[in-house]
Amino acid sequence: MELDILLTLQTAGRDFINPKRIRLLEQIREQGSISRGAKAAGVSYKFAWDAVADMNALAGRPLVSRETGGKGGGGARLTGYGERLLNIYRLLNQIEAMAVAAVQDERVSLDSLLSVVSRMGLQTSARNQLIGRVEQLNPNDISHKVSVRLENGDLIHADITERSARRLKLETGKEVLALVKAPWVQLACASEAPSEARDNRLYGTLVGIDQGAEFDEYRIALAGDEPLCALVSRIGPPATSFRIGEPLVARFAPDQVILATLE
Amino acid sequence: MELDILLTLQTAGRDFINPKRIRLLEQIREQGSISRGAKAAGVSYKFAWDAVADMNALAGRPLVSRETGGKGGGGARLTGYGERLLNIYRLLNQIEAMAVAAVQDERVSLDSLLSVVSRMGLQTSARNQLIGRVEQLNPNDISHKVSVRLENGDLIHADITERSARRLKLETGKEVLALVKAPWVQLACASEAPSEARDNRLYGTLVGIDQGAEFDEYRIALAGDEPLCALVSRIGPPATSFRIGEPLVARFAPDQVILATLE
DNA sequence: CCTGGTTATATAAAATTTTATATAGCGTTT
DNA sequence: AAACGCTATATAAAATTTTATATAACCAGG
Repeated sequence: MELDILLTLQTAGRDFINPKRIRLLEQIREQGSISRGAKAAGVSYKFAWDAVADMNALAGRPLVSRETGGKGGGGARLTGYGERLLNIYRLLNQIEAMAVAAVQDERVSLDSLLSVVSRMGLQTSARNQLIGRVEQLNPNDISHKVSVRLENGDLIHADITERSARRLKLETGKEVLALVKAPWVQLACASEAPSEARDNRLYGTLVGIDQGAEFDEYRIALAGDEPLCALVSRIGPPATSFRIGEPLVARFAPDQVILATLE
Repeated sequence: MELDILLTLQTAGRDFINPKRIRLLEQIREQGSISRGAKAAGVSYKFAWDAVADMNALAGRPLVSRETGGKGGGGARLTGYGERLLNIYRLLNQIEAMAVAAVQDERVSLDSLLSVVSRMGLQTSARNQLIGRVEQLNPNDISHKVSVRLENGDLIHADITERSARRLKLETGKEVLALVKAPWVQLACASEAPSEARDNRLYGTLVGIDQGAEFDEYRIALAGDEPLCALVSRIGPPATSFRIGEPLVARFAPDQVILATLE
């Protein structure tokens, strides 16, 4: 379904800005007067004049400066503040359009605002974005260790500075997004003994390989079909070859995890 | 100014969902019938019935399932799809509220959608977020080298995989956000000779020091007052002491830069 | 088979929003 | 001093939205 977004901003229960007023403001800017702007926007002069007076009053400072008399009888122009509001409105609409697109994606969890925002079009070069909740905080070490319980039940650890933990207002139960760059993810057979006890270890099965010029991309399905992506360099000694369907363990260091959270 | 956000979704020029209809849907869920829901929402029964029929028709599948007759005369309940739409609407409103808050921040550039989105409440443990435009792409190396021109004129480089560059649809002129973790930024006197030619080198002046238990936070003002933050461990050999106002150079490795972009 | 409270539907009335129209005042230009 | 084309303001008319009211149909349960 094609959805158009109409955004209205109210203050004290009265419309401050709505689509119709925005169209009017645009036409006033274009035409240089309220009367011509009203005609161009397809509304009556009274409607236009009332709208302008109302907006100016609600904002406390004018969006439209008006002059009576003079050459051409006077006229009206947008103030810098009026121009700024048009910009803001345009931006808010674009953001809402991204949000609507994100929300129509069946994969996003509607229970999680973070899930929507993280898929709202902000792509990072960090390939893996895992959503979970803070399960434990260890403020004792030099690097603050954060345990994050993913939605599929897996547990991962992130090392961040104590200062960052404070800044993100991390606390048990808070929802976080863990960013892990694909080149930092290493793969091994699931049966292999742990070599680095400190590493995160996520078990899954190989579901796809994409061969590139310099890197091979391995797509792994974790528990609950949570996707994970690893990039393995083809330069240097040839990697162990894995087969589709094979159970694997994906490893990455806690200090390479970036956490993101809302507010 | 306190702004309330009213969101309306239209399709084919007709209202699909608007605040009044949302209030109605909520009350129908609460009350178990259209007539009681209408009363609770403060609208007439005809208005409510028309709205429900209209929404069901526009969506192509029912938001509200209705039954006539039976014990209690029948009733109406939200379908799963109806519940989902309520969730979506709630989320969209929250996102828009974040956007409105971000946009009221005088610091954000209204010319840049990316600037707004990046400040829309998504905090990362990567302390430095620098906005700029791609100036050059070097697709030849193993690691794709991306040159980013910041708004203040500075130039930085990021090493990312060729695959990521494709995924982000990087091209000259595209706006990007560079994430750099504060612990990865190293400081030196501005006069000091470059030790690692590959590193990014940004010149600025020290404007503040925040002493912590394990890390000292140095705040640097780059050209155009662009802020940069470096964390220096207090463990190990004591760092050179810098003075407020002193010109410094901040260095960080290109492969530690994460790029983010929209779409 | 009757009752109750609902859905379903239609029509008229009321309320609200928007337009149409008219007129006064303004200040530069001719 | 007159003309011009606008702002500023008011009032009535028109259009649209919403409510009020009425009535038929529905169907499990007493």
